[in-house]
Amino acid sequence: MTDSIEKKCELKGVKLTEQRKIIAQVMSESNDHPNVDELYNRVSKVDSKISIATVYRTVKLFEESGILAKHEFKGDKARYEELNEGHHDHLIDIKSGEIIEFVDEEIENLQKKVAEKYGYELVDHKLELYGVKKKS
Amino acid sequence: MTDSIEKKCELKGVKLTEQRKIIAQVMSESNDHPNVDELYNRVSKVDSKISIATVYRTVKLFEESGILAKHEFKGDKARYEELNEGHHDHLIDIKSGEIIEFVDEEIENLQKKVAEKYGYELVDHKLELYGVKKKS
DNA sequence: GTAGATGCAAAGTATTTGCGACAAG
DNA sequence: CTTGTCGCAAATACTTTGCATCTAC
Repeated sequence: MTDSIEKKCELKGVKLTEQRKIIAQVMSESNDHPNVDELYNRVSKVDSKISIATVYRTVKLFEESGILAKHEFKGDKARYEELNEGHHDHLIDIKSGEIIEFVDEEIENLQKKVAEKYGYELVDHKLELYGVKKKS
Repeated sequence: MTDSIEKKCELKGVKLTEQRKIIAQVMSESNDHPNVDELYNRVSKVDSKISIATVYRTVKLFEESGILAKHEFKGDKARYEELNEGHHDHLIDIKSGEIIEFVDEEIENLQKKVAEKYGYELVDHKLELYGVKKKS
C-alpha cells in the first residue's frame, strides 16, 4: 500500500489545510481521472465554500510535490489522478472517453533505449494510445 | 517525396485561398515545430494583413484534413508540423526545448499489441520522451 | 505570532466566433 | 453567382493572480 495523500504532504512539508485535506480525500476516493471542474464539483459537495481558485492552486501544488499526475489527453481539458508507486500509461476509448490504465515493461525499456541512443537520459515520458473497441 | 501541401488541399477539396497558400508555404519551409504565434509571425512577414484568426482557422482545417499534426507538449502551447507519410514520435530536451524526431518500429508494434490485448483497435497514439542531455 | 493559504473578483492566455465585406471556383 | 473565407473585435474557456483576511503550526 502507498502512503495516503495526507501522509505524503507531511513528508514533503506541505501545510495541511482543511481545504487540501478535502481535495486529497476526494482524489483518493476517485477511481477515474477528473478534470478541475469535476474535482471542484465533488469537493463542493463536502465544503461548498471552497473556491475553484483553491482547487487550481492545490492540484498544481500536489502535482509539483509528486502527489498527483496531470494528463492532457487529446482535445480535452487537463485531468488529474493520484500518483502511486506503480507507473502506468493510458489507453483512451475515443468513442466513450473511457480510460484504461496499462503497464508494459518492454515499451518502458525501449523508450529508455531510444533516449540513450540520442545521448539523453530519460526523465519523463508520455504514452497515450487511442483506440476503438473491436466488435469481437 | 510527398505531395506538397497545396496538392493535398486539392485532393481533399480544400479551397486554396491566398492566405492558405502562404500558411502552407511557411509550414513547408519550417523544419521546426512552430506554435501559432510563431507561425503567425512568419506568415505576417509574407503578408502582414493576414489575421491570427485565419491562422488559427487554417491550422485547425489542415489538421482535420490530415495535412498538419498538432502536438501539445508538456506545459507548452500547441505546436504544428507538416504531416508526411513517415510517422515519427518526439524526444524533447527539457532544458533547451529542442525536439528530436525518432521512429521505433518495435515500440509501434508493442503499442498495437497492448491495444489488442484490451480488445481495442489502435487508431492513434502519442509518445513523447522527455530527457536531459548526458554529459558524455 | 508569522508565514503561508484562502476567497473573491479581476486579469491573463490561448483559442473561437459573429458578422459584414470579399474572393474562389 | 454562390458558397465559403477573411479581418476585425468581441466572446469564450481555462487558469492565474492581487489583495485583504484568515489559519496552521
